[in-house]
Amino acid sequence: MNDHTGFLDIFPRSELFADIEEGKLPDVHSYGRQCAYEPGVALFREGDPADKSFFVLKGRIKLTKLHPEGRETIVRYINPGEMTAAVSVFRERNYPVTAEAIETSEVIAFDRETMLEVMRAYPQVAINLLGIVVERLENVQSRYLEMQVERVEQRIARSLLRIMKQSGRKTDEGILIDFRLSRKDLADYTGTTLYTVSRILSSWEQRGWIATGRERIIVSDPHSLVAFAETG
Amino acid sequence: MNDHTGFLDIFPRSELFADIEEGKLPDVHSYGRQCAYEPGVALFREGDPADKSFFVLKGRIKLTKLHPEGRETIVRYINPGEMTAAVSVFRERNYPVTAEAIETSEVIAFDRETMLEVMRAYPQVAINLLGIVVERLENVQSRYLEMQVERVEQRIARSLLRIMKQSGRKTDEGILIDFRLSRKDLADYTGTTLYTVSRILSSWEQRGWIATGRERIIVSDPHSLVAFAETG
DNA sequence: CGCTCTATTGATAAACCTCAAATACAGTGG
DNA sequence: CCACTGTATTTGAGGTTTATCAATAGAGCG
Repeated sequence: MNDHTGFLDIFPRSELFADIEEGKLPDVHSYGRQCAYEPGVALFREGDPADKSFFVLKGRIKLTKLHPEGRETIVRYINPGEMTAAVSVFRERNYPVTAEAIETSEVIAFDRETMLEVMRAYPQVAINLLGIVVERLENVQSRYLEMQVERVEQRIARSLLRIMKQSGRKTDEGILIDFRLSRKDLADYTGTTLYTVSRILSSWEQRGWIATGRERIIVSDPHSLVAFAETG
Repeated sequence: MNDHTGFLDIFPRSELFADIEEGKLPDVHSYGRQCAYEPGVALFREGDPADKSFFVLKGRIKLTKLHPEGRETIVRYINPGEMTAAVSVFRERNYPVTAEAIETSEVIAFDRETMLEVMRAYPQVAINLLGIVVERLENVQSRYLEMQVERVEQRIARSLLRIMKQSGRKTDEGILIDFRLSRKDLADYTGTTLYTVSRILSSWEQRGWIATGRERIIVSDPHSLVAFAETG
């Protein structure tokens, strides 16, 4: 097994190197610099000049966007095997979001030149990356649309299901959201307040759809939740 | 003047062929098939299999997204020199939006294979396209954030300014939105109702910030509107 | 145990939507 | 040029959703 396939082992879920012949894979790992981040530490902040992009090896990263008036929105969670800021790097720009570790995380950082070099040498990497970005665009567009036409309760249901799919882990009590997720976090993610989230989660808990704890949610009856999200 | 520079002349605002040496430009024009669309005619509909992407030569295209419950949301307007569905084509997917001409429009259609072929041969095209998609992603993310933290009046102000920048034309009365834009359109764009939009536009008209007519808006005092959008 | 951070819950108010009805406007055909 | 028709817009009244404020309870941690 050579360096290249080793790289693929590290990023099993990465679509970035799909459709490239084994022998022709770029040796990206040797270019990158591995770093570790503790919870609460920012990889980069909104507005910083974008000079690096990151592969998440371990842990979990939270992307947030700040509004001038102070409120923040959670844009997305980045899981192991996924990449963030891969694109801000191409345009000499600033990061449009803040990336913060919410668990002890290990990432590999790539600089602008490396990314461009790899993409010019391996157009398929650029094409794959395009696919990833498009998917994210569609994701945000869906959330945007939901925000317009759906009531808060439905939006929370949908968001919880989305997070569950992305970061859930099966247990015997149901599907556990596998990281600290407070009422405030969920509120920032769905564009509401922690009070409303609390009320709604309580009502779901009474109905037996979920089980909650401090910064912890288990979806015990995903089916009902899906049904609710679809029909209102 | 050869075909390539001619192509660039037609698409002055397109970034797709930036950073490529003159002599090495792909002869994309010869691949594409030119078509004309009358107002109200759809280039493609949400859910149709995505098999073509489009360059807008002339006219204006409206992208809308349908919600299961029947309401429709305007996602974006596409101007001459811009491209749409460039991305849906990469993934064998369905169009996520409906594209409809709102003026008599001329476009060039490219199929999936052509796009991929061009991008493999000219990685810079893929990189440029990536930039365009990222810009759109950031745009949607900003609107998503606005939607969460801002009140309707502020959102309408911001959206009107955005549309103004994208499609405004200077007149002696102010900056005219250069196409039919109804209260309903603006409501769908900002996620509110036509009644609310009507009330708000009326109040702005009284303050002298704008002048309105049937499906027509002129921003006579952009400065005040910007100030309002920023501060609330 | 005391401290801090998170969550719950009730009361109140604001923002916004919905419905209804009237009015203004643009285009059409006489 | 004018009346007609269909659509767009305005405006009011009333209701719903959800935010805001305030006070309390619970969880984790040293």
